[in-house]
Amino acid sequence: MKYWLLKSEPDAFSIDDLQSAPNKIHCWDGVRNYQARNFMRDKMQLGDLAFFYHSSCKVPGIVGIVKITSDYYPDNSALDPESKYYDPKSKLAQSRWGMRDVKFVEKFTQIIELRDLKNNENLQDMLILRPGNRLSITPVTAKQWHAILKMREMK
DNA sequence: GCCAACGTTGGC
DNA sequence: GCCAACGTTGGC
Repeated sequence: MKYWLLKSEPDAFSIDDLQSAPNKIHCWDGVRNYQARNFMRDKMQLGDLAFFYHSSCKVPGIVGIVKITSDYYPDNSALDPESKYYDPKSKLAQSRWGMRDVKFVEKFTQIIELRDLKNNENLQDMLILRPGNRLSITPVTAKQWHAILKMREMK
Protein backbone atom coordinates (compact mmCIF):
# COMPACT_ATOMS: atom_id res chain seq x y z
CA MET A 1 0.00 0.00 0.00
CA LYS A 2 1.43 3.31 -1.09
CA TYR A 3 0.25 6.88 -0.61
CA TRP A 4 0.12 9.71 -3.13
CA LEU A 5 -0.89 13.30 -3.63
CA LEU A 6 -2.82 14.21 -6.76
CA LYS A 7 -3.08 17.82 -7.82
CA SER A 8 -5.96 19.23 -9.77
CA GLU A 9 -7.25 22.67 -10.51
CA PRO A 10 -10.75 22.67 -9.07
CA ASP A 11 -11.99 24.73 -12.02
CA ALA A 12 -11.04 21.80 -14.25
CA PHE A 13 -11.82 18.89 -11.95
CA SER A 14 -12.64 19.19 -8.27
CA ILE A 15 -13.35 16.71 -5.51
CA ASP A 16 -17.01 17.64 -5.83
CA ASP A 17 -16.87 16.63 -9.49
CA LEU A 18 -15.48 13.27 -8.42
CA GLN A 19 -18.07 12.80 -5.71
CA SER A 20 -20.88 13.46 -8.16
CA ALA A 21 -19.45 11.21 -10.90
CA PRO A 22 -21.17 7.90 -11.66
CA ASN A 23 -20.17 5.39 -8.96
CA LYS A 24 -17.96 8.19 -7.65
CA ILE A 25 -15.29 7.00 -10.05
CA HIS A 26 -13.51 9.07 -12.68
CA CYS A 27 -10.36 8.73 -14.72
CA TRP A 28 -7.36 10.81 -13.69
CA ASP A 29 -6.39 12.01 -17.13
CA GLY A 30 -4.46 14.85 -18.60
CA VAL A 31 -1.08 13.98 -17.09
CA ARG A 32 1.50 15.39 -19.49
CA ASN A 33 4.67 15.11 -17.47
CA TYR A 34 6.99 12.13 -17.73
CA GLN A 35 7.95 11.92 -14.08
CA ALA A 36 4.34 12.11 -12.97
CA ARG A 37 3.37 9.57 -15.59
CA ASN A 38 6.09 7.18 -14.47
CA PHE A 39 4.91 7.39 -10.88
CA MET A 40 1.40 6.59 -12.00
CA ARG A 41 2.41 3.84 -14.42
CA ASP A 42 5.21 2.12 -12.51
CA LYS A 43 4.82 2.81 -8.82
CA MET A 44 1.12 3.23 -8.24
CA GLN A 45 -0.87 0.14 -7.38
CA LEU A 46 -4.49 -0.83 -7.25
CA GLY A 47 -5.90 0.10 -3.87
CA ASP A 48 -3.39 2.83 -3.11
CA LEU A 49 -4.78 5.92 -1.41
CA ALA A 50 -4.14 9.50 -2.42
CA PHE A 51 -4.82 12.97 -1.14
CA PHE A 52 -6.84 15.14 -3.50
CA TYR A 53 -5.17 18.55 -3.68
CA HIS A 54 -6.73 21.69 -5.13
CA SER A 55 -4.19 23.95 -6.84
CA SER A 56 -4.26 27.32 -8.58
CA CYS A 57 -7.26 28.47 -6.62
CA LYS A 58 -8.11 30.86 -3.79
CA VAL A 59 -7.25 28.45 -0.97
CA PRO A 60 -4.90 25.74 -2.19
CA GLY A 61 -4.72 22.61 -0.05
CA ILE A 62 -5.79 19.03 0.54
CA VAL A 63 -9.53 18.55 0.30
CA GLY A 64 -10.02 14.81 0.62
CA ILE A 65 -8.98 11.24 -0.11
CA VAL A 66 -9.35 9.04 -3.18
CA LYS A 67 -8.51 5.43 -3.96
CA ILE A 68 -6.78 4.08 -7.06
CA THR A 69 -9.24 1.68 -8.67
CA SER A 70 -7.73 0.72 -12.00
CA ASP A 71 -4.51 -0.31 -13.66
CA TYR A 72 -2.69 2.07 -15.95
CA TYR A 73 -4.25 2.37 -19.38
CA PRO A 74 -3.65 4.57 -22.44
CA ASP A 75 -5.01 8.09 -22.43
CA ASN A 76 -6.68 8.32 -25.78
CA SER A 77 -7.43 12.00 -25.35
CA ALA A 78 -3.81 12.51 -26.39
CA LEU A 79 -4.78 11.14 -29.80
CA ASP A 80 -7.95 13.17 -30.24
CA PRO A 81 -7.39 16.48 -32.04
CA GLU A 82 -10.62 17.76 -30.52
CA SER A 83 -9.41 17.20 -26.98
CA LYS A 84 -7.64 19.87 -25.00
CA TYR A 85 -5.15 17.18 -24.04
CA TYR A 86 -4.34 16.43 -27.67
CA ASP A 87 -0.66 15.64 -28.19
CA PRO A 88 0.28 15.55 -31.89
CA LYS A 89 3.48 13.72 -31.06
CA SER A 90 1.78 10.72 -29.55
CA LYS A 91 2.14 8.12 -32.23
CA LEU A 92 -0.88 6.56 -33.88
CA ALA A 93 -2.19 3.53 -32.03
CA GLN A 94 -0.45 3.86 -28.69
CA SER A 95 -0.46 7.09 -26.77
CA ARG A 96 2.64 7.86 -24.76
CA TRP A 97 0.37 9.11 -22.02
CA GLY A 98 -1.90 7.16 -19.74
CA MET A 99 -4.13 7.32 -16.71
CA ARG A 100 -5.81 5.42 -13.94
CA ASP A 101 -9.27 5.58 -12.43
CA VAL A 102 -9.77 7.02 -8.96
CA LYS A 103 -12.71 6.61 -6.63
CA PHE A 104 -14.02 9.12 -4.14
CA VAL A 105 -13.36 8.04 -0.56
CA GLU A 106 -13.84 11.09 1.59
CA LYS A 107 -14.14 14.85 1.48
CA PHE A 108 -12.73 16.66 4.47
CA THR A 109 -15.14 18.87 6.36
CA GLN A 110 -12.42 21.50 6.26
CA ILE A 111 -9.65 21.93 3.73
CA ILE A 112 -6.13 21.33 5.02
CA GLU A 113 -4.53 24.45 3.67
CA LEU A 114 -1.16 24.62 1.99
CA ARG A 115 -0.01 27.18 4.53
CA ASP A 116 -0.83 24.76 7.35
CA LEU A 117 1.11 22.01 5.62
CA LYS A 118 4.07 24.36 5.38
CA ASN A 119 3.90 25.02 9.10
CA ASN A 120 3.95 21.34 10.07
CA GLU A 121 7.42 20.23 11.19
CA ASN A 122 6.66 16.64 10.23
CA LEU A 123 6.11 17.58 6.61
CA GLN A 124 9.32 19.44 5.85
CA ASP A 125 10.37 16.78 3.32
CA MET A 126 7.10 16.70 1.43
CA LEU A 127 7.71 17.04 -2.29
CA ILE A 128 4.72 19.29 -2.75
CA LEU A 129 6.26 21.82 -0.37
CA ARG A 130 9.56 22.05 -2.18
CA PRO A 131 9.99 25.41 -3.91
CA GLY A 132 9.04 25.24 -7.54
CA ASN A 133 7.80 21.67 -7.45
CA ARG A 134 5.14 21.35 -10.08
CA LEU A 135 4.62 17.62 -10.26
CA SER A 136 0.94 16.80 -10.40
CA ILE A 137 1.51 13.34 -8.91
CA THR A 138 3.87 12.88 -5.98
CA PRO A 139 4.49 10.04 -3.52
CA VAL A 140 3.62 10.61 0.14
CA THR A 141 5.31 8.65 2.90
CA ALA A 142 3.26 6.77 5.48
CA LYS A 143 4.60 9.15 8.10
CA GLN A 144 3.47 12.18 6.13
CA TRP A 145 0.13 10.57 5.41
CA HIS A 146 -0.65 10.02 9.06
CA ALA A 147 0.68 13.41 10.09
CA ILE A 148 -1.75 15.02 7.68
CA LEU A 149 -4.66 12.89 8.88
CA LYS A 150 -3.84 14.05 12.37
CA MET A 151 -4.07 17.67 11.22
CA ARG A 152 -7.58 16.94 10.03
CA GLU A 153 -8.61 15.65 13.44
CA MET A 154 -7.33 18.79 15.12
CA LYS A 155 -9.43 21.08 12.99
C1' DG B 1 -1.32 39.60 -13.30
C1' DC B 2 3.41 38.84 -11.71
C1' DC B 3 7.23 36.03 -11.58
C1' DA B 4 10.24 32.20 -10.06
C1' DA B 5 11.12 27.62 -11.09
C1' DC B 6 10.91 24.06 -13.88
C1' DG B 7 10.21 21.03 -18.19
C1' DT B 8 10.40 20.71 -23.15
C1' DT B 9 11.94 21.74 -27.65
C1' DG B 10 14.96 22.12 -31.32
C1' DG B 11 19.06 24.09 -33.61
C1' DC B 12 23.74 23.31 -33.67
C1' DG C 1 24.71 16.37 -25.84
C1' DC C 2 24.58 21.30 -24.95
C1' DC C 3 21.87 25.18 -24.10
C1' DA C 4 18.95 29.16 -25.28
C1' DA C 5 14.28 30.06 -26.05
C1' DC C 6 9.93 29.15 -24.97
C1' DG C 7 5.85 27.36 -22.47
C1' DT C 8 3.68 26.00 -18.16
C1' DT C 9 2.74 25.75 -13.35
C1' DG C 10 1.10 27.62 -9.31
C1' DG C 11 1.61 30.52 -5.14
C1' DC C 12 1.07 35.09 -4.06
